[in-house]
Amino acid sequence: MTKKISESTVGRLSLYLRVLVDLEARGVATVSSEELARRGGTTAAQVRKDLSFFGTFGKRGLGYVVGELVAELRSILGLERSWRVALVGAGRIGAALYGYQDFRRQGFFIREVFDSDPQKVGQRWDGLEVRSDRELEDVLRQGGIEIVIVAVPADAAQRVVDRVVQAGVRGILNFAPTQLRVPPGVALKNVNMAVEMEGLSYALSNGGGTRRAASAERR
Amino acid sequence: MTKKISESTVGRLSLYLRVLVDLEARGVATVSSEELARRGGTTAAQVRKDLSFFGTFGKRGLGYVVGELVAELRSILGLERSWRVALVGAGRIGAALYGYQDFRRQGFFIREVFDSDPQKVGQRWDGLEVRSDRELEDVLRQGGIEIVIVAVPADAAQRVVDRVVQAGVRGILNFAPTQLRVPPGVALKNVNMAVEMEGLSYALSNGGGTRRAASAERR
DNA sequence: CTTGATTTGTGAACGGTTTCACAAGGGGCC
DNA sequence: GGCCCCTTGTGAAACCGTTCACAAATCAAG
Repeated sequence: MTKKISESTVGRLSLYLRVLVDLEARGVATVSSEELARRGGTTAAQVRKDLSFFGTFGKRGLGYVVGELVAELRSILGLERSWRVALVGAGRIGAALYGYQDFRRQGFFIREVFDSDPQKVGQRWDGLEVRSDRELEDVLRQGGIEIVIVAVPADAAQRVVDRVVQAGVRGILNFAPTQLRVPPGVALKNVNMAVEMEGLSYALSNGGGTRRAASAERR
Repeated sequence: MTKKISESTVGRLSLYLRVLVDLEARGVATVSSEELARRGGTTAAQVRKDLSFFGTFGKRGLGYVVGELVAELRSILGLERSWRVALVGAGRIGAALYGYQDFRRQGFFIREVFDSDPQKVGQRWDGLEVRSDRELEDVLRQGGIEIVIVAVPADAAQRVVDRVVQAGVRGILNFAPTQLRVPPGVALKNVNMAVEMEGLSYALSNGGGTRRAASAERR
């Protein structure tokens, strides 16, 4: 079953899912790979290939039944259940993520928030108390936290990750602009806004106006 | 000069730059591709190949002179100058980005903030007035804005992008969880936290514990 | 039931990126 | 100055992801 699916394929599945949920809400019954590709920013062949890794969900001559495919993708991505998430770092980025509705909507619930700043510890965020990072390991374990979002400064990030991994967490979403090391078996994703911004700077400085489209996407 | 450099290469250059700046601050004089790779989360061969696209910056037998390479990378990435940036969407994410020091540090200055909510329009953020989105095109043009950060809800994002492109902006960093269309010649980068999160969900649900490391990286 | 119009699923071709491996160059020491 | 060690720069090979192209399947209409 585990054939070795590329990260880009998985990323696109998320994108397709978003499009499909939207279509579903608008009462659309079926989509072709063509249409799904257009809305998802890719090609029809790519859509079909991506899906083909997981099964055969379409109906030839018709396309995909929206509701069915939504269910399939949810299942593939592990979104049928909810996930227990903790946020480490209660700064501006942490606060923004805490309020980010899209996480909740897909079943990611932030159950704990940590910070090392005594000023922040004890604050209440929608009734959830910001805890001291000293309690980190204990609370992660007791709370059965499965995913941790790291939103601390770059120079503190590796320490946080080490402790979090130590506490048994195996999924980490990192917002600190630094490259982290995790042991095998731990999934790590980086969101590095500075890198993206510099990619824009590069595109505008170089190829910017010349020749082909410098239009990039995804990340 | 414009050979067609892959986005992954450019992304890694940003990462190298970060590592190098850090080394520089610590007074390190030279680095080998080996060391740079380790800290940047890649391989020595990759580092050398990436750099080789742009010139030959190393000294055989020695490595790279940190200060020199920093300067080269800054130049390649277009970071020797500063960039005029506007933020559209003054919600939680917008606020977090506005305060994000790393942007400023690399020369990205947020000069304008827009929102469509009358409650927000007129607010002052560090002395900068939040403007109505009705003024969008005019202010972007008059302010010579080169890059726009889109931090509005998904269903408003495409409209914002269309207007912003219309106003001559050619670099867009999108935080809305939706796939946007831009004409050729406009650089677009997406930061989609929900997609990353779902990637974690996938990794944990499937390969999670079995077999090889499910440890992913970069984005 | 047959025909025609669609649209999927997929092996094969292609293209691009990463890894490998090694010759070439540079620094430092004796 | 000569020798040795180290590390780069880079063609070639390996690998991986994307695109192509078409046979197979389904639906609708007559």
